[in-house]
Order: sequence, then C-alpha cells, then structure tokens
Amino acid sequence: MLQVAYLRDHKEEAIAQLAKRNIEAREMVDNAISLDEERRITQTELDSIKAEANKISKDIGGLFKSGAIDKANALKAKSADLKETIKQLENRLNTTKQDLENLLYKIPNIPHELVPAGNTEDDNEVVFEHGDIPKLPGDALPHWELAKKYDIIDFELGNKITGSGFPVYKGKGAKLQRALITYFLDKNTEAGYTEYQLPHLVNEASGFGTGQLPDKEGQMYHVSEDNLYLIPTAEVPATNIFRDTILNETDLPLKLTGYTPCFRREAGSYGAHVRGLNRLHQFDKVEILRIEHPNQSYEALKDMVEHVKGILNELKLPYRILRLCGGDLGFTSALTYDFEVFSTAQNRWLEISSVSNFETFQANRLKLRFKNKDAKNELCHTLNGSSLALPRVLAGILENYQTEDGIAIPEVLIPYTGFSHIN
RNA sequence: GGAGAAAUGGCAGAGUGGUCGAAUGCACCGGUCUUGAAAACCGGCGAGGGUCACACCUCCGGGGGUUCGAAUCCCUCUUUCUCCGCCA
Repeated sequence: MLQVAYLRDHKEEAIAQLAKRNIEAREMVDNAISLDEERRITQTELDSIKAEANKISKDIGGLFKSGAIDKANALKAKSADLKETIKQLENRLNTTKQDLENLLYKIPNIPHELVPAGNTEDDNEVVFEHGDIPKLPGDALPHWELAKKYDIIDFELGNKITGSGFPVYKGKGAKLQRALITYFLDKNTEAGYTEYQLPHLVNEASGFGTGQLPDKEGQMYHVSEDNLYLIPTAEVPATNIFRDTILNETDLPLKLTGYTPCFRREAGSYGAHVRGLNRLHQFDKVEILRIEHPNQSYEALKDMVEHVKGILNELKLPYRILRLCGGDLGFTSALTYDFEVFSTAQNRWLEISSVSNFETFQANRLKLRFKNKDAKNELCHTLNGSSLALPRVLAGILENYQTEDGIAIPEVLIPYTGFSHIN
C-alpha cells in the first residue's frame, strides 16, 4: 500500500512511473489525495468537539463534588447534544477512511526507474545469461517422461490421492528433493540468512499483511472451518513476523530463510505449459527475505541476485536473468529480477526464482518500521526472493543432466544425495 | 473438548467509575561526579492522528454496550495459564 503523503508530495512523478504498468493512475491518485484531505478535515472537526465534550465531563465531575447538582445536570444536556454530533462525524470519518483504504489497496507499487515500460513478458529485459545449453541426444525426453522412466515422480498416484498438481516423489526422486532443500538452506545460512520453520497456514490478518487478501483470495486454499489459509509462499508467514513491529535501526538488516511447501489453487490454468512439474498446486520452495534500511535496499537486492546466481552457477544449469517490465511486474514490487532456467527438452525457459524489492509498499501495510536517528519511526524496506523453487530446478536438472543411461546428479548435490546417478 | 483464572508501557507490576496515558521497579538514553568504569544523584523515556510548531484527539488484548465521564461495570471474540479429557 502506497503512502498518501508520498502521493501528495510526488504526484506527477508517481503518475508518470505508474504509467509504465500501463495504468492511467491520475484519477485514483487525485481521489486518494482528496479523500485524505477530507479525512483530515473531518478528523480535526471531530477532535475539537471531543475536546469540548471531555472538558464538560470533567466540569460535571467537579460540580458533583462541590454539590452543584443543578448546574451539573444542565451540562449533561449539553453533553448529550455533542454526543450526537460526535456519532455523526465518526460515521463520516470511518466511511472516508474506508474509502481511502479501499482505493489505496487498488494502486500498485510505483515501479523503480530501471523498470522498462512494456506490456507482456516479451518486453522483459534480459540482463544476464549464463551457461551453455547442453547438446542432448536426439531422443532427449522432457522431465515428466524421465520421471516415469526412472520411477522417481508419480503424477498419477498424486491424482488418486488428491488431484492433479499434487505429485508423489519417490525413491531417488524424493531424496533428490530433500537434498535440494538442504543444499539451498545451507547456502542461505552460509550467506548470513537465519533459518526459520514457519507455519503453513496463516490467518486472515497475515493474508492482508502481505497483500494476498483481499484481492487475490482465489489463489489460496481456504480452510473455512477455522478461517485459515494455506500459504502460497513462505513470504506470507515470514513477512508477517514483522507485522506491527518497530525495530531499532541497529537491528537492520534482518536476513531470513525458510523452506515451506507452497499451495496454490491456480484455477483455470491447464494445458501443455503446465505439464509435469511446470505448474503445481503443491510445491516446495526455499525463500530468502530481508528487512532493510531504505537507503540500503537496492544494494541488498543486488546482493540477493548475486547470491542466487552463485547457487545456479554451482548447479551448472543454463539460466538467464530478466528485469521485469512494467506490465509483468508484480502488484507489490518496485523492481523484480526473474531467474529462468532453460528446459532443454521442452525448449523453453522456466521461471525458478523471482527476487524483488518492495520498498515500503509491504511495510506500510504491515506497519513495519524502525526508529531512525531522529528517534522518528520510519518504514523499512522489504525484499524477498526464491532460492529456489524446487520443481522447476528439478525439471532443469532432469532434462539437462540426462544421458543415454540415466541422469547425472550435479556435483555439489552428491554429498547431499549420497548417489551420483539415477538410472 | 470440559472447568476455572488472567490479558495494563521493552519487561515486571500498581491501579475497580472522575483531574489516569496510567504509580513504582528494572531496562534504555542524556547529564553531573570519576583518570576511566561502576555506584550515587538529576533529567528523559510507548504508539497513531493532527499542527510550521503548540494545542488537541485516539489507544490499558480485539469488537460492541452502559454512563455526563470507563483501564476500572456489562456483552462478545481472541489469546495465555492451571486442572481434567484426548493425543503425535
């Protein structure tokens, strides 16, 4: 959620930057500013009437004590009038506040100046490429066929137990999965991220805190009996650790990592592009998250990108990094870098990580602040990224490491798997 | 799941209808003293809104109510603790 004060002070700039998302924001911004003004006027009026009412109540107390009952009763009548006015003003104030908030929920984050204009993923900017695309034998198979051939992932069994999009990993497949999780977590903790194990269900307030609610409600599985939501990403529980928090400046930066399964309804997405591991309802992901001082956050973003690069270099997977264009940029993000690994057998790029700086957008809604040098509370910047999403990394490994007689295991993973081939 | 108790500032802990945003202690920050530190003493020390700055308003787990006036009374929800039951 953007800050109204910012919109007021940087109106034209905000509108111009939002245009990169192909949004004509002028009307919304104008409305927000005028609703805020109305809010302040009403608030001031209400405050002064309340001040008067408070004073009267105190006077009544004094009059009762000194025995001036008649005078006290006369004041009571006056107080009743004020109460009526207070009620009306409060209603008006609440409506205005609600309108303002609803409007602010609809305005996405202001893109960073580096964000290229553009409509679709085709307009994303490739900023880095690494690794040669391996020459595979002519009969190279996509990962879902390899998974079947070597009996390491059973999609049909998942259908039986739950439904489509809930694969069953078994044998060396399960072990490889566990090895990847441990390897990622180890890399992250080595880089100074503190490991967390987080709840996989969150309450409504947490959903609002990170912006999944109210708009993207349909993305999450909802347990209505207890009004809880299955997490679509560890970002939700991890970021909500800091809801309603005031940190000391010296606490910054905070670096967290955690592994969780992720649950996404993905309603309406079916077809060739979602085969195999490409898109699932349940998948595993290791997340990194940072809480940063505002003037450090872009340095931190760079650092996170380098960190993810380091992991992919070690895994020796061909990948590229994209700077997302305005049209593809997530609602809450100011600047996002996507990592894609090349799926050789499918001949397409698969997104395996997304690293974003949200600046104060999340922090504002979360009320996550730090006390600055002037002892004033200031909003923190939040950043997060995947390091990494498991299924597509797994798909990348299976496809790119396939040989005539099986699948090789990337060298860095062998200490974790305990085997060097799947065959 | 059943019965009972509780929820107050960073922590501990007073406060049961009026001048209480809230005693006191600890922690923390600044100062005096000291070669330095500790101790002692003095001062400061929650958040949000609002203002150029004050004033002022709101907040004692959340929501609602009674009252001229609520941390204090009533209703409700949530959470925690104790006991019982169940259980990995």
